[in-house]
Amino acid sequence: MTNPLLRKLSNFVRLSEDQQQALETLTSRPKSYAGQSDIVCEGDPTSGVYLILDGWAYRYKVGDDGRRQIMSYFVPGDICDQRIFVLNRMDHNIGTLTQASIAKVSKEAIIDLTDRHPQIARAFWWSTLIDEAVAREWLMNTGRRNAVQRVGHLMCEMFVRLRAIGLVDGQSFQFPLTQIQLADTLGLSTVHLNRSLKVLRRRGLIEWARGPLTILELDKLASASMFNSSYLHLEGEVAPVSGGLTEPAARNAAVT
Amino acid sequence: MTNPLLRKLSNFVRLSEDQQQALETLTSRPKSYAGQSDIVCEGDPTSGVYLILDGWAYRYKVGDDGRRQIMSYFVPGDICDQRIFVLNRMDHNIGTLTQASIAKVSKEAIIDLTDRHPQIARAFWWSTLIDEAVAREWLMNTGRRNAVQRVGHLMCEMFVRLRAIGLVDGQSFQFPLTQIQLADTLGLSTVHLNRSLKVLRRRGLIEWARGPLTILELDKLASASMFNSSYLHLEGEVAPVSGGLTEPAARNAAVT
DNA sequence: CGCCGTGTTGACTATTCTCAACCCAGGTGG
DNA sequence: CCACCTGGGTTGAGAATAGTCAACACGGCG
Repeated sequence: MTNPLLRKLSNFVRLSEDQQQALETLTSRPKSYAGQSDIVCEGDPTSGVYLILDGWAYRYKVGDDGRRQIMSYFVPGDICDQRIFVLNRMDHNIGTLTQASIAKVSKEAIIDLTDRHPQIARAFWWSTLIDEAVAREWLMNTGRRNAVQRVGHLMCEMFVRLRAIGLVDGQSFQFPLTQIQLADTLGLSTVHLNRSLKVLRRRGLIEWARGPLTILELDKLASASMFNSSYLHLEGEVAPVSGGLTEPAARNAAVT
Repeated sequence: MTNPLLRKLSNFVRLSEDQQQALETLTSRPKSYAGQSDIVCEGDPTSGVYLILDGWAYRYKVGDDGRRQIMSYFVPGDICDQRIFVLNRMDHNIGTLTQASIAKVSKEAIIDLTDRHPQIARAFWWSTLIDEAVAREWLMNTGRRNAVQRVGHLMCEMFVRLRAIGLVDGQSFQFPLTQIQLADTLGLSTVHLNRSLKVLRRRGLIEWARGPLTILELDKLASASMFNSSYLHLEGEVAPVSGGLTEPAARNAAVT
């Protein structure tokens, strides 16, 4: 299974050949985007759902005072904007961080597909719920953790998410963010973010200088940042639709 | 239409008699809960979705260090825990703030209903998307606004949400929170929250002393807090499933 | 070569937190 | 009926955290 979308949705439901086929055709015509470019902007009419097949993208919003808040990162397999169904116009921006391959699917195609396949509808729904869980964890992050913990927490999250889709090489992965973007994600000033990075480096927890991020001590970084991967629901913790409840796998265990 | 759930979902889709009937039966056996009590706790096996028919409830999480983050408030019409489909066990707590009337619906009933009625499935999906939008706005709140703005923003949000379900009387509504709970919502200490309330009172923007909250100057409070109600999608801004796009109503206008 | 965006550092300021004291209202037990 | 207790709410003082402003380093690129 090389298709990132299939891979992701298969975490939640077992898809029939038929359904897999239907999803394959959705992603059959990806478009390539340059890095650091906007895909859709606030105020644009909503026109489709974006499926990330390769590269990183992100969602952000600019406040009345010009301050920016980055609200999520998208990596291969992520569904980029399901909110099309609610909004007439975008209330936020979506841009790429790296060169990216993205398939666009029309509203009508989604509605048609989900009407015919309740399983797929439920898989999309699940995917939305996980996005929501991530958003809530980020809320916990900015609300209840200090600067160093926030940075560490985000790094652990991306490590686990990327590992689940095979993009972690040993202890390292591509982390294509500027410090400015990181600061806008975590609700920090760039200066303070820079100092927090310095702390993590000095403690020997990470190595990072614009490019690959190496997490030298994942366990230590995770516990120092109060990171627990369970909210990502990536480790076979999915509730079966029918049948007995299975014991969740190691809910409070270390991330490795 | 007196059923709060029907009222809410009707914001998103036009429901047939048949579908309305199906939803009515879901909420036919509400249970009454005392105020300030926990409905479900972290670690409990997930067993059903909760539909709030009357009263306030809230979702919160307690971090490893004992600090609490309140992640959402539920008012009549809200669907309390859709995450049942993802988790085997709760990763957060849900409790009541006031005496509340809540209907519990089993996982199987939801699956059956959504399999038979794609319209209802989509309405539930919409509802989770709005919850997500609210979570993201709260992220913006804790990440990019100062203490006074955070307080004002939450008050504006609850004003608009409660007005949409007819629970605002003039400029006042019940706001059954302690300062401790407010602080845990906004990522502030109780002391600093208290001082921020004092600022809002002194500026003549609100009146509140444990009970009804009166927003004396909604426009001023909203603009000072950078509040824009569009993320709540309550004002006829819903995108039609088919047909031409309608102009969104006054996206950046004042909240009144 | 010079410009520009990013990263780094220092010095100072502002915001927010912590600790501690005290007030007040409601409830309980004598 | 009153003394006491308890859980909010309020205030002050000092400490910790984070932000702002400003300078400079460095590399890519026209």
